[in-house]
Amino acid sequence: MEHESGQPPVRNISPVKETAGAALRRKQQVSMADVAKLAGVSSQTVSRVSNGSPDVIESTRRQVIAAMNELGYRPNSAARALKRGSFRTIGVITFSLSSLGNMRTLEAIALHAARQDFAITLIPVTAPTQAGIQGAFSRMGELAVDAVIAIMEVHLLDAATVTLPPGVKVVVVDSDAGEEYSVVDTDQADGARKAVRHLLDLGHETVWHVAGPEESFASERRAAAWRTTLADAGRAVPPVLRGDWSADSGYEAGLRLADEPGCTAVFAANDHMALGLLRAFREKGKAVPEDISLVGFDDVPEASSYAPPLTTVHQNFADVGNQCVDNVLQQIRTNTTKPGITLVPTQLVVRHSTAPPKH
Amino acid sequence: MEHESGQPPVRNISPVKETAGAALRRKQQVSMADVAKLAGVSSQTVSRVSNGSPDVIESTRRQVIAAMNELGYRPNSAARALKRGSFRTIGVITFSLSSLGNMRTLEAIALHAARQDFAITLIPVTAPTQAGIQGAFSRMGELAVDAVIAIMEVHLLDAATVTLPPGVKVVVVDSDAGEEYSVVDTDQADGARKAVRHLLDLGHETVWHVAGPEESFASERRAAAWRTTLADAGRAVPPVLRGDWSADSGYEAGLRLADEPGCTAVFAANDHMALGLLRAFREKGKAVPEDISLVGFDDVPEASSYAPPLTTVHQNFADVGNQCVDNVLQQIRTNTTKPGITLVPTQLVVRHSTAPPKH
DNA sequence: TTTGTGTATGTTTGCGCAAACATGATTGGT
DNA sequence: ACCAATCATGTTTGCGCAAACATACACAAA
Repeated sequence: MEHESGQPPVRNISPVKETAGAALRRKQQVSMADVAKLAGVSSQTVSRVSNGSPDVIESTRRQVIAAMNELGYRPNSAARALKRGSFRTIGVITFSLSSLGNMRTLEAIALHAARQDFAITLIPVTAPTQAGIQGAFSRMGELAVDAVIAIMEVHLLDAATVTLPPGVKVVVVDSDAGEEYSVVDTDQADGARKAVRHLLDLGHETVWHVAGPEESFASERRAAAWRTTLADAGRAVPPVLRGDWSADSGYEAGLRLADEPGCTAVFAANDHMALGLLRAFREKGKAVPEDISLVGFDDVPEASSYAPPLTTVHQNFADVGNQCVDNVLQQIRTNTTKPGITLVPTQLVVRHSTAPPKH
Repeated sequence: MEHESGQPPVRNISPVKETAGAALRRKQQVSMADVAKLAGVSSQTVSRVSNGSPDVIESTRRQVIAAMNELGYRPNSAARALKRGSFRTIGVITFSLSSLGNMRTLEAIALHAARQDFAITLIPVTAPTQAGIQGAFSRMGELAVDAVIAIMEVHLLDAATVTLPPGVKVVVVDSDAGEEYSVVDTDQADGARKAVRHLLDLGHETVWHVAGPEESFASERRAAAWRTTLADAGRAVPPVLRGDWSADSGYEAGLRLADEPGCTAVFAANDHMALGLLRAFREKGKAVPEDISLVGFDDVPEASSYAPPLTTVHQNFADVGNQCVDNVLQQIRTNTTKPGITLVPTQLVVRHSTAPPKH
């Protein structure tokens, strides 16, 4: 857009600014009344059109819609919410978005909620403390969300201390609070079982495990399933190594594992740690899968490009998110709570990091 | 729900609806009036306490707070927003959360906004079309957010077609709309320049480039900077290979590059593609960095565990997010728009994927 | 004492919307 | 032709909060 000199550049930016100035307070400057006046009807009729009431004759409806378009009318959701008591909003409380799984889940939640015309309000919990979570829930209460989905890996959701406004529904991802809340989660145990069985079926005598942090339910469930799968097969259960999900922690575990003489198969609790293990094995001169087989968990998009491409357990984060939304929406609709756990299945994806043991 | 006879049938049609409706409506059951009654003051005084007005005597304040606690009072943000015209909410429009950078940026935005007591409303754009973005902005208008941050890599933000309610401020991440909007972005050009200069300084004759998709501004900026850096140094500019950010696309590019005789140095537009390149080179028997040096972009946490650990350009997503929030909040406070581009610097992180050429 | 000044609190009002109720117009049946 | 039933539309009201204004009371200065 060219400008001759003499035009104050600010005009360029927003000639609307004066109006906008006054509009800061009531940014929604066009109200139903304005539309009503222009259309020559009552504001209630505008409301009816706005809500798709069938009791409006076609000609009137068209007039109103024309007036709406002309004025650029947008219903004010604050007023709407005040009147109806519902924001059509789901609050999502999450601790650390940086984990891939949480992000994916969040994305699915946002997408699925949008499909049902619900918005997402995001409240991050800075510190995984009771106080932090408490505060988040408290904020949610103020925000008058209709429901809350908590995405947390930590044990911190203590029912006794969480007080939501009555009528607000909760779904929790990854927790063992199934007795009191709706819980949706990946079927961690089955995924871990598949990973271990795969290695056992390949002929490995036993399987070592690099677990995630103890505070994580996901980690604990995977570790427990690994243990019982080995036990059920009558195999020895080696000591657990523990990482913090990061590739670096996997690397450290790998350094130790590489020196473990009998170790021919490892199940890492996630792909990133598996990547670290791969690096450690490489540096220690252990070939994967020839010397050591390795299975990860998550199936990150890059797993197929690892060296070698990683056999791993695929998690369906999109499904988890969708289930959360469906669950919470159903609770809203029926005004019931629905404790219980919904498990989303996993798939074992076999690539090139696993093979039968050499000897 | 059972009904004895005698109930008019209309009650029957939606017994659930009534309860659900009622519950939603009174979800925020405790109002200022209730607190006021219990505390023996007027509701206005409750409002004053609630907003921290200094004009309330200490004893009164304590009474009111006691009453609030007893009743579990939470201010109703719908009413508050209706009255004040502000939700203390920032809308974030994002296309595809699955990219690491977007996620990180979003996380920083959410965290930083929370610090200033703003909530985040998330609207995902399903399809990167004008209509999709239009719809998202339109929804934002209805949601009466105070400002919007658009996180998009695509050229789709066409000023002409985006109409926000006046008074709503916009900040855009990764776009060239700096003339009309506030734009905050990583300093892509400088980052790319650093990557190329690093390789040139190592003694490489020229640097090949695996770019991201054409629709991405980030990709185009990195490619342009790569080109001019080479040109400025008087080097030949090899043809660009193009991927789609994924490791798989990097792999394909790597397969071709490995057969390119004079290719001793490659700059990949992101780390995931670099990972794919690494795999391709490995399969083709090209050693990194002995035969080919490789630099990525992003510095994903796993980059240090790649084989070999990847030299890459670190992006400061947290800073980008923080700048976005600061920017938008300032616009809200001063009620001005503030076109212009804010660039967040990058850092070159040298690991083991680069070395002087063998010649 | 009176008057003034400030300070703590109460009262009124309206934000924009939609439920509830009221009205007026149009039908159809007899 | 009349009344009733239906339908389209208008009017009133209040959601919960906080700005604006009103009041009442305390204390200082005259």
